[in-house]
Amino acid sequence: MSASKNKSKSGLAGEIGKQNPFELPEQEAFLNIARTYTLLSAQYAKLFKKHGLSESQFNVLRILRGHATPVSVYQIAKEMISPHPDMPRLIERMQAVELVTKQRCENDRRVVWVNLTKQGKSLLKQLDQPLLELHQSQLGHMTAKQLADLSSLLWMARHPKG
Amino acid sequence: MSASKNKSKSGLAGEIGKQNPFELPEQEAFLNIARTYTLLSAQYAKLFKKHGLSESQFNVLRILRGHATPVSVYQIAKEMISPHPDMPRLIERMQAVELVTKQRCENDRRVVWVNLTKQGKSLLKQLDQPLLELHQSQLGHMTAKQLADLSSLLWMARHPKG
DNA sequence: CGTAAATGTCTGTTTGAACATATAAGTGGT
DNA sequence: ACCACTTATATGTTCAAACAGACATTTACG
Repeated sequence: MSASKNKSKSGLAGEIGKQNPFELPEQEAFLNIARTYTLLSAQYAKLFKKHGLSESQFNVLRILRGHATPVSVYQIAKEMISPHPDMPRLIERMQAVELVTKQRCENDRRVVWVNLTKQGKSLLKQLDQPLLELHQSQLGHMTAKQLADLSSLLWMARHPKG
Repeated sequence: MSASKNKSKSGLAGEIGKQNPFELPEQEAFLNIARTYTLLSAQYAKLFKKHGLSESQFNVLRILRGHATPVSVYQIAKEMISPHPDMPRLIERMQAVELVTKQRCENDRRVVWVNLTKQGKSLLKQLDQPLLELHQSQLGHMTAKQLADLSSLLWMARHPKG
């Protein structure tokens, strides 16, 4: 869809059929974030789903690989890009399909360590290339400076204090 | 959370506990979009919830107000910022709490027109001020140019063809 | 006209999200 | 040692998301 072809309304306003102009640039920016996230993440979800994963589940696998050592359920929850409200059962489902294993910590029996299984690692490996390609197909048309600016502005957006 | 205080890892990588640097600037940009959306939208969800609405439901109300005339279920679905896979039941729930009414189109009996009720309009009105304040509290620290750049880069991000 | 395709909405079913609350284990103060 | 307090995971329950498919209606075409 192109902005100029949409009922003569420009930009996002036309894209989502908004009749009135935006009241605030803050609102426009937020809706742009929401819209962009929605469109891009849908493609990831589709890719993950082909491999039987949800976005959250992939995120867990990614976190586990990043650590090499086992990670507690609690720590995984903290590192999620989008917080998941029910980590125990998410991990449980992943254990049921043998992507991860769980084991109680002996020193602190409240803690449950989560480990990647061989299948988990192999699934991640299978996803590496398609993910790279998807990243590039989605945003590869932007220059390095544009991507850097975008990341920097988004960082700024969620860190009011500086 | 501040970047510099997070285990000496910089930026988003530290924020989500990512151990290794990003493979691609495209990946970093996407994760920034996801992270920012997650944080900002959670606050909207919270506000909406205080008034018994989900984000999708608010979106429906917003769309209806934007049109003044009744809007078909199909048209609403098309204008959602984030597509909802089950519009009929979403509308149904909103009808049950009397935020909207439905009526069959006489000319084309496949179509169902959705209307805002008085309660729907009044709820929207109640939300206007808090929403404005939330927009500003979230992104009000950014300059007009930064917001414009951000919106423009996000537009570019989801429109590869130009 | 009659039949096939497209359109717009609805329904059935399964699963996960969401939230509140519980349990259980560790911590620190007295 | 006891108490309240925090931390980490688990559980119960409710409701919405997701998907597939059905249904009714309109349109297109021969």
